[in-house]
Amino acid sequence: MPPARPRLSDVAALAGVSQKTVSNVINDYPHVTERTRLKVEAALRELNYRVNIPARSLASGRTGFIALAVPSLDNPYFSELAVHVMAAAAAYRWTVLIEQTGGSPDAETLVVDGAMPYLVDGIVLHLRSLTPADLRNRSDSTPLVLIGEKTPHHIADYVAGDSVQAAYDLTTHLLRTGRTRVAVIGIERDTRFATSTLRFEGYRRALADAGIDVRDDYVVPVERFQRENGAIAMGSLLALPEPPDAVLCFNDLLALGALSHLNTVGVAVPRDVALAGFDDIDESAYSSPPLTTIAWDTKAIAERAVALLAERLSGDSDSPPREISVDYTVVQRQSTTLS
Amino acid sequence: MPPARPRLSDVAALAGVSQKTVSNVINDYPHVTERTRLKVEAALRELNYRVNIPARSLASGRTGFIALAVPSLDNPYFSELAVHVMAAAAAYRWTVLIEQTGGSPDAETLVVDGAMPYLVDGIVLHLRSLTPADLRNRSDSTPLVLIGEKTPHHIADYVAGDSVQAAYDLTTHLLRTGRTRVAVIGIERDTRFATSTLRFEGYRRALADAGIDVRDDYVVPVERFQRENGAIAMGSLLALPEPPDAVLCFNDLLALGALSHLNTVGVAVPRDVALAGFDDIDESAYSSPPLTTIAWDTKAIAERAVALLAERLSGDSDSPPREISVDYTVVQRQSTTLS
DNA sequence: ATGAAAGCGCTAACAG
DNA sequence: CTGTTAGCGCTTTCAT
Repeated sequence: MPPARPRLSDVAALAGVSQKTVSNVINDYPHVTERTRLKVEAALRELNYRVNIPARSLASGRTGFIALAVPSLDNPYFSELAVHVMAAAAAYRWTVLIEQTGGSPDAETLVVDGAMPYLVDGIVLHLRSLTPADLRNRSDSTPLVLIGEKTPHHIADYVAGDSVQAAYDLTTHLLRTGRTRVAVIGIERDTRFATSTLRFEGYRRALADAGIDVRDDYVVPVERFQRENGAIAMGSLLALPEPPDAVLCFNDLLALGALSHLNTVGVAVPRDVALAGFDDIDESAYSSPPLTTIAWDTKAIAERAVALLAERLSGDSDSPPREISVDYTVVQRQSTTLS
Repeated sequence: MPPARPRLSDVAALAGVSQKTVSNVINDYPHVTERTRLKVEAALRELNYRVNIPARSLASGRTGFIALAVPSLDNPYFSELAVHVMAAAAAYRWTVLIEQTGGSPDAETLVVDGAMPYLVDGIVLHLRSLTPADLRNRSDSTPLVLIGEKTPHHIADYVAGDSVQAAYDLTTHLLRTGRTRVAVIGIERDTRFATSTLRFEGYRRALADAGIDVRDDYVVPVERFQRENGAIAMGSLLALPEPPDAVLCFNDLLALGALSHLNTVGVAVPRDVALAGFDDIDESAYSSPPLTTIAWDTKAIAERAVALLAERLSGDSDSPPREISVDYTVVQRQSTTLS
């Protein structure tokens, strides 16, 4: 039988003070005598005391947890994002609980309604399928910050980059390198998925500004945003009577899958086909050739999102939703230019 | 002011029963009349009741959380592992808290001593630097399951594959393809790091069995197990008077970095240099060429580890440490064989 | 099969 | 600056 976990009262007894005083010391309450503090700290150390977090949560109404809900943690973009969120949260002494939604409306609804099997002080949600309309009258008042895409009607705080503009820039980059037959991989059938809709819009506009029509056979839908879907989609593009000379993929995993397929069948990148993606995951700098992509300022997204949560938690729950836009850069690598 | 979160007593009042009865329904206590249960469930739904987890934890002594501590979440192997652990934990209705240790002894010590800023029912720790000796007399009795590497003296439950044998098999595979100058990337200066020590041992034995001496200039140390370290190490191997014709990297990220470097400088893989890694991360099937690697049964590791925790939590805290060995396969891809 | 009462370990509000 | 009291919302005995 292991020794029971020491309680505040044990520490208080040992230090010869009241429980409240020990609590004051632990919580850095300013008005404690140096002498008392040292005494208490000695007792704390001697007993190897650790606060009982559930008890503190119950008493204080704060849990010290925030939830980070992303479509899937094994997507490198999201695991890299998670690392940034954890770092940002640490500055506020928050612990991050990672939740996977699969991007499904049902799972995302559970998150915004606070129906997860734990209590959190705030939620950072990378939205995929829920629309602004779905977010009206949510049945929970936990502060919520959306990340992912700029959503049109603002009913919640969000932090995001401009996918339309980024897709426009990236498509324009492809056109400037002399490409004329630019295809796109990553359309989703369900138009609630903002990512593909917005990126397609940027692509469409860039083509329009260059006087080029969107060709239906150059627009390839995918089921998921994974490498294998990119590889399959690339295969169908190559099978076309007139294959594209450039392909814009809606994320890096799709592009990396497409690249793998091109390398396998011996189509030269970028000579025969140029390739670009979104998100600048670590891997994209090490592919052969390295991938041109959109690098969001993911660290900023994480920090601003957590900071927004902190503001809401420190009383500001009534001011209108805040919308924070973050930067991106077009990272030009050898998949589009033989520099 | 949002409506207050309903409490058990609110539900009890609405349903016209006692608090205890509501609690019974929520916790699937068997002896509840059908009629009563339906009444309570209706009230639960009407009020949109959600248990207050900290309160439950305080009263029951169980938190419903387990910690998963890994070196870094942005390493794909660990994020993929995390997904498996979360899935396995869900079967026990546990929520997984992911902790990053950076592989440092200090951080790992905090984990085994339960000094994380939250309370958990159990811990799954992927050990990197702590030795069995460090694990003796830990100051915490939270059930702990180690994963990562088989450790010699067993003082805690663990689930792991056999790195020595895997490295032996992989090196042997390289030798069988006709390679004679096999280098290795991934040695760490600190011998407490079991991964590199064990994998080197397997490499050494395979060479010895083939009558080949380990060449010091073919053993390249790294600071970290990341792509860039692999690329740099590969550069130094190529600069040798007699470069290797095969390189065993101690994880896939190192191998992928090395591959990137080889592709950049125009050394053909596998013709000029064969390359192999460990872990079989998703990415490794899509590199150019795809990477030969060791595929651990990561799903089994996750499931067995969580199951072990469950056993310990259901009373069995005294039986001797359990050691579970999991399978691996040598996945042969084009980085070593032109099939 | 259901209810009443106690208490988990902490913080908050107030008193001194 | 420190102590006292109450109570957070649930589960656990123990009765009935």
